Amino acid sequence: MGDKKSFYLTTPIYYVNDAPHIGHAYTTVAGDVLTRWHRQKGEAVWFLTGTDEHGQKVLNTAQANKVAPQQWCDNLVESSWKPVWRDLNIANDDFIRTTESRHMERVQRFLQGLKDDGFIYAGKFEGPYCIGCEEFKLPGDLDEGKCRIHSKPVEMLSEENWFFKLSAFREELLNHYKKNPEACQPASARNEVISFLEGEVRDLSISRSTFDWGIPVPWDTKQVIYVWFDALLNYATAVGLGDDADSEGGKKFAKTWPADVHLVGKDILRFHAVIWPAMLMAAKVAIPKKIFAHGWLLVGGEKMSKSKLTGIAPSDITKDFGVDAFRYYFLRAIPFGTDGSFSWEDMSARYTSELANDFGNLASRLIAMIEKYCENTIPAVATEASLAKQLAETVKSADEAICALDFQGGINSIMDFCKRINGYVTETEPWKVAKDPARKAELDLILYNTADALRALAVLLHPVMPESTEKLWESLGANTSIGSIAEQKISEVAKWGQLPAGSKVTKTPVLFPRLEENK
RNA sequence: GGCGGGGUAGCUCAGCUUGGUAGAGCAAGCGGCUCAUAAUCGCUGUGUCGUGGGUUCAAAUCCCGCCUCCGCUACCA
Repeated sequence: MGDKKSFYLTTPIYYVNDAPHIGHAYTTVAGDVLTRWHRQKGEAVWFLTGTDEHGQKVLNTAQANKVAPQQWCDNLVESSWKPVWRDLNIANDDFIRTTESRHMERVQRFLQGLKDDGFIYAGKFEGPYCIGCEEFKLPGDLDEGKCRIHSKPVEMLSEENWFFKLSAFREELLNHYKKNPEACQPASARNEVISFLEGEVRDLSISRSTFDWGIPVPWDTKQVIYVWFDALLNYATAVGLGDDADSEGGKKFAKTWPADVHLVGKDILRFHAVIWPAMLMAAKVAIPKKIFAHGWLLVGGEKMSKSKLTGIAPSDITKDFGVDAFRYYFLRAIPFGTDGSFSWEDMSARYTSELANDFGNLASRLIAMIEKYCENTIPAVATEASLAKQLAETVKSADEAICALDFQGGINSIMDFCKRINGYVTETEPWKVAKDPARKAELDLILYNTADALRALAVLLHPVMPESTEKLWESLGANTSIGSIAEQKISEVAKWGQLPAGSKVTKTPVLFPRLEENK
């Protein structure tokens, strides 16, 4: 630990316009699994999530609900967002809100710095403005020059704004992404960023004067900082951006920055892959090592959305399947980086086949046999070389895959090992061996190998399914014999024979109960 | 419109760079087993590879056209 840099991972900070749905949870769970994995590799880790609370939309929503914007945010954060992450077993180290003073002060200082260095200038923002909506519209929001909401022609209005010299960094960004393929993944995302940068890049208006829910521009307090400029900075303000090197914030910053991975949905890729690093380049701060854009969850072939009634709350799923199955399903079923379709049928099928039948049932049969044939006690340590070899290969490929954010590949290889153990038990037929007292040693050997394989499976699956693997861990008596599951190291897990003989095994309720018929 | 990606077994997808009898998992059927959550293990079938042409001894794979779905084409987050 000590002064070594932490593996620093962030999720986007979510816009507090509404309650979280499974799309938000997908990103956060992925971040949680990756950071738990790195922790079990023995690395120092810092995992940040949070909420984005400024901007016109939040203001409008708050006003529509007749509450002050700050109160709106407070309510939503405390009653919706934080509880969801707690319920999903998200082990974030920090939670930042953009309305916190630690954030706002650092943002103002950062912006002032850019201004002092000549990267900010006064300019005119011009765009189609709808009087009815009281806001600027995007070209895509218009139907033949009319606002879609009010069906009235929009006016071209201009507003005096502060601009950031984004264009000055086009070349440098382009070179960066061309030279460093791992800086933006998957490849499809990187290609989009590169093709964007190969076109014309214009400067960015970074302040707004038509509403006041935001961080004031330090030298022009009639304007607030554009919400994206404000929001992106959270990743750095949360760990002490700009603080004196020997202050607490400065030390934290030195230990975390630059971020190792920013997880984002592909819809916000450009903000993270273009604007954000340009801001940092201007301030002469190191840029993040990797932007990873994952895909969308599709429901019935369409992007999930609340307006189309396809928005699903995490609790809709966890109440039937449990938190672990939720965490497992999305990472196992969908290649991270491509869109994936969610369906209750697929969710149920995988739950039953992979979790209940393959994994949960393997634990059941082992525990039952130890109980029946070995008086609840783990027998003498033994080693089946072929299993040990396969475990070593499993750990290697799972580690490579997960560190490369290929969750599907990683989980797959772990579950393949699980299947192999089911096969081992069936082939060695311990229930037959048990009938012959002369074959007691053989029986012990089979059951020991199976138990130690389950020990490894519990550790490997712990980052994905912390709750059920913990149950299995306790059931194997490993808690008292070799310590807590979270402390087990990935690098050690393949060492065969760690479960000590004599550990007391206890029967627990099934890990993944069968689903009710009518689901 | 321009650029990019996809359309392969009932379902989810791999294969296409480097042409040569079409693959995996799940679901389904059959058999084994009974330690286990009617579970597990083994075996089996499954396809005009979107469509029309072309190149070739040979094309899911290469070339051209077409149909269809999706993404990007900047300042709502």
